[in-house]
This record gives sequence, structure tokens and C-alpha cells, in this order.
Amino acid sequence: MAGRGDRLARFPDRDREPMTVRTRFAPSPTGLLHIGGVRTALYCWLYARRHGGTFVLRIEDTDRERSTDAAIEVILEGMQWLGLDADEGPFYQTRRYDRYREVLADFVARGHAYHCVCSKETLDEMRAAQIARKEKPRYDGRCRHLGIQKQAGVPSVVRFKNPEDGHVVVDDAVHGKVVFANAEMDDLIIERSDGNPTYNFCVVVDDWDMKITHVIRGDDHLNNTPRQINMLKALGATPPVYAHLPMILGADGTKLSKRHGAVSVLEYQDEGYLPEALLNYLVRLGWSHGDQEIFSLKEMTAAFDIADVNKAASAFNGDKLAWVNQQHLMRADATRLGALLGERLKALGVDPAGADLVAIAEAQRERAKTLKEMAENSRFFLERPAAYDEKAAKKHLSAEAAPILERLGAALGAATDWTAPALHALLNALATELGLTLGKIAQPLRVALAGNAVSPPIDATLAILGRDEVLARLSQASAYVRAAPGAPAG
RNA sequence: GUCCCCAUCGUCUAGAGGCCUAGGACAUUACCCUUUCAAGGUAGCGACACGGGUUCGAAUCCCGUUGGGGACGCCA
Repeated sequence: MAGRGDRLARFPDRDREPMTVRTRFAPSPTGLLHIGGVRTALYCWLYARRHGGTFVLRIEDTDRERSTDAAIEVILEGMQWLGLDADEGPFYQTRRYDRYREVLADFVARGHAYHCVCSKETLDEMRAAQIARKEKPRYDGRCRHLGIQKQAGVPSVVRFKNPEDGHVVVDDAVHGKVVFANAEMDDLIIERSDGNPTYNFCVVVDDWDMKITHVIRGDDHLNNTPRQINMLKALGATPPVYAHLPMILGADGTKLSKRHGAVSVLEYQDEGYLPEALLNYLVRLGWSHGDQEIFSLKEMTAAFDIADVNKAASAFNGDKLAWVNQQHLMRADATRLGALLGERLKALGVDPAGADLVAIAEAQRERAKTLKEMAENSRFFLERPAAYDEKAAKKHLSAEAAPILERLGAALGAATDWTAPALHALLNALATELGLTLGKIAQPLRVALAGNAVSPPIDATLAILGRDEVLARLSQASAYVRAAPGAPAG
């Protein structure tokens, strides 16, 4: 496939390419940062890191009506949580208006842009008529050759004078060459009637000023690219390399929206996902490296290449995210996991003071998909069961469990070595002595300790709980069994 | 409607003309392991959208069809 070869040729190894890579993530704070944006940010970040380049963060807040501080907050906090650290920025477009006005004036002076006095009503009519004629709606350029001067009191916008003929070739790093006819494009507004510059113009000026070498962004911008290239040409600038990423769809295969999937990235933090797990899941959405599924940050940085990015959109799958998260939970540093578990327990209103959180986390890490789930499952380590799970009690704390619990209490009370291996041996010996399988004594014990039939291995559970607590819970369970209907008297 | 993009199991993907009887992962089913639940292991189910070409040979290259998506804003 020639295309693949071409793509590789455009992304040479850093050793052979002296140019310093500069990428940017340029979110708009008109909506909450969601996983689609995060994936774009991740690819930009990875590409910069992989090539020893610079990653720039730029907030595109020129839509003053809809930009919110809350959205900016989510972007900043989200990026920080994920560890997608910017080398430069955050830059805010609203703080660069002087610069845009400067370039704008230059465009007008050099005949690359012109004032247009068409009203919104005129434009609406024009559009409606074109749609009725089954044409592509676009500005017909009626003010283009009028040489209109800016006048006080007369509302006007500034439009970029797009070339009328010829073609623009976008040499995209993921899609290959995409050709657009200039005849398809109209003269876009670059300054609003209120004097504010617009997105397509600001991006061009910023990417140029910030010396961005690789523009990695969503597929939805592919159509904007030829007009941006035309503006770049008007500036006398060399266009950067473009890489347009396919979209991430919702779980049902339709576009992400507020209805499904498009939730703030911080919600994944709340749900108990590890940042590296979210990143791992996201990096594999649209990119692959052989059959590898689990990547550390280091591994994905070393392996990432735009040449391996897919062209087709992909659907978000929560099950797989959960699995990836569990894989990272199993690999994470135990001390860190213990600290995270502590925070989660506090969030549940449980005081983890004095508990061996690291030991609990190690016992739970392979049986939880999220930190939230881990905390919920670990509650019993810190709180005596207030009630027994009905099904579990019926099965394991029935009348016949009474003698077993008593023997357990006696044996554990006399244990000389309170460690998991020793306790394991003790339990095995007791089972043999009673002529029972280990399960027959472990399950009643488990319910007595955890309140239900599920817990980490019983020896580890005993070790973590400690002798005093174990004996206390055992006698509580014995009392429960004796009080239950049908229990032998005495 | 016009322009642009896309198309391999339910989902994420491998695939660079013969290595493909299409591989891996999630999910799912069964079994093994086992003190519960997990984790882990083994096996099963499951896809090249369709039609034409090019070629000795096509999942792979070309064209078309169909289907999906995006853009067409004084949004970004």
C-alpha cells in the first residue's frame, strides 16, 4: 500500500528530522471536556513526547456567549488528573485580540479580506434560496468587489477573500491526500460585526504564531482545513502537517451527545477509573500496536505513531474500559492504591484511620473494576457487619454452623502466629479434624466476618482484620445463630 | 441537496496481493483451577457490506452501489 509508505515518509524519526515537533490541543470551553477531546489531547501529547517535542495547550474561547469558566475548569483539572502536562500554555485566544486585529488589518490592506455589509436577514434569505435550488448554501460574494470601507454606525463584518478557482490539497497524515475545489468554498467571516475574530481565523494565526508543526484534531475539522490553508498562504506561511482523527461514537454507534457518553472526563475520576487506564483505553480507540492491549504511559509513548492511526470512527465500550481499568488496578503501585482506596472510603463516609489500606488494596485489586467498587467491597474491613446478607446467612449461618463457629473461635483465639500462611494452615487442620472440607468452615467464617458470602481469601481477610476483631465478629455471629429460629437451645 | 470522509466478529482491532481454513482483545457460553468472589487457563460461538473489474492469485488495488458519519453558522 503506497499510502502507508507515504505516511511514514512524512513522519520520519526524530534522529533524521531536525525540526522540533510542536503539537497543540485546542479545546473550546463551550462544552465539557469529554473522552473525544481527551483522546485528541492524548494523541497530541504522545506525539510530542515521542518526538521530544513541545505540547501546547490553547483555550479557544472566542465564542464569548457560550464559553464558561466551568468548562475551562474541567479542561484544566482533567488534563492535570490525566497527567497530560502542557509545556506551554494554557493560552487564551481572548487575550490575543490585539494580535488578531493586527493580522486582520494586514489582510484588508493587502486585499486578502474585505468588509461586507450584508445583514443577517440578507444572508438567511440567500441561504434559503440556495437550499430551495438544491445548492450548497454559501455566501455569494456580493460585497467582494465593492471596496467597502469601515464606517462608524454601519454594521459590517470582515470576510476572507478565498481564491475562486484552483484546488487545495490537504496532505493528511491519516487520510492521505484530500482535494478540495476552491469553487466549493465561500468567503468566510473572520471578524464579526461586534469586532470579535472568529475561530477559523484565530486558529490560523495561532498555529502560525505558535509554530505548530503538527495539527492533530478531530475529523470534523477536515472540511475547514482547505480554507485554513488558503489563509496560511495569504500569510506567506507554510502549512503544518495535518492529522485528522476519526470520531469517537457513543456505545450505540451514534454520535456522542449529552444524552449518552459525552460526560465530563472528571466523571471517570469520580467513578474510580485510574487515569492511566482511561488513557490506555482511549489510546486503543483508533490506534493499535500489534496485539498489545495493556500499555503503561511509558509503553504507549514509545509505541505511538500517527501512521498507525485508523481512519474509521469507533464506538465507546464501557465494558472494555472497565476491564482495562482492572488490569491497571492489578498492576498499580500498592502504596498508591492504598492511598486512593483511603480517599474512596472517606467519600463513602468510612473512617479508614488505623487500617492497613495497602494490604486491603492488595487483597482487593483483582476483584474490583474500579476504585469505587473496591471501596464498597472493602467497607467490612473497617466496619463490623450491621446485618448479614439474607441469602448468605440462610446458607452459612444456619443452626449447624453454631458448633463450627465455636470451634473457630477457640482455635483462632489460641493461634500463636497471626499471619495468612499460618492461619491458612490452622484452618486446614481444623477442617481435617472436623472431617469437613475447607469450604464448610471458611464460608460460615466469611459471612461472620464480612457479612456476606464474598470476600478476599479467608486467610488474608483474617490477617487484615486482626485477632481481636475476628473474635468479636465470631461471637456476634454465634449470638445471631443461637437467636435464629430453629437454633438449638442453649 | 452539495462537498468531504469512512466501511473486517455485537464492540475495539490485526491485516501493506499469496503467510488467511481471516489472528488478538472485550463481551458471551462451557470447562479447568479453587475456601467465596475474582484473577488465571483451555475450548466454543462470532466478521472481510454488496456488485463489477485488475491479477495466475484480492480482506488487501481500481470503479460503482449501498450504508454510516462530517461540513455547509457573525459555533468551535
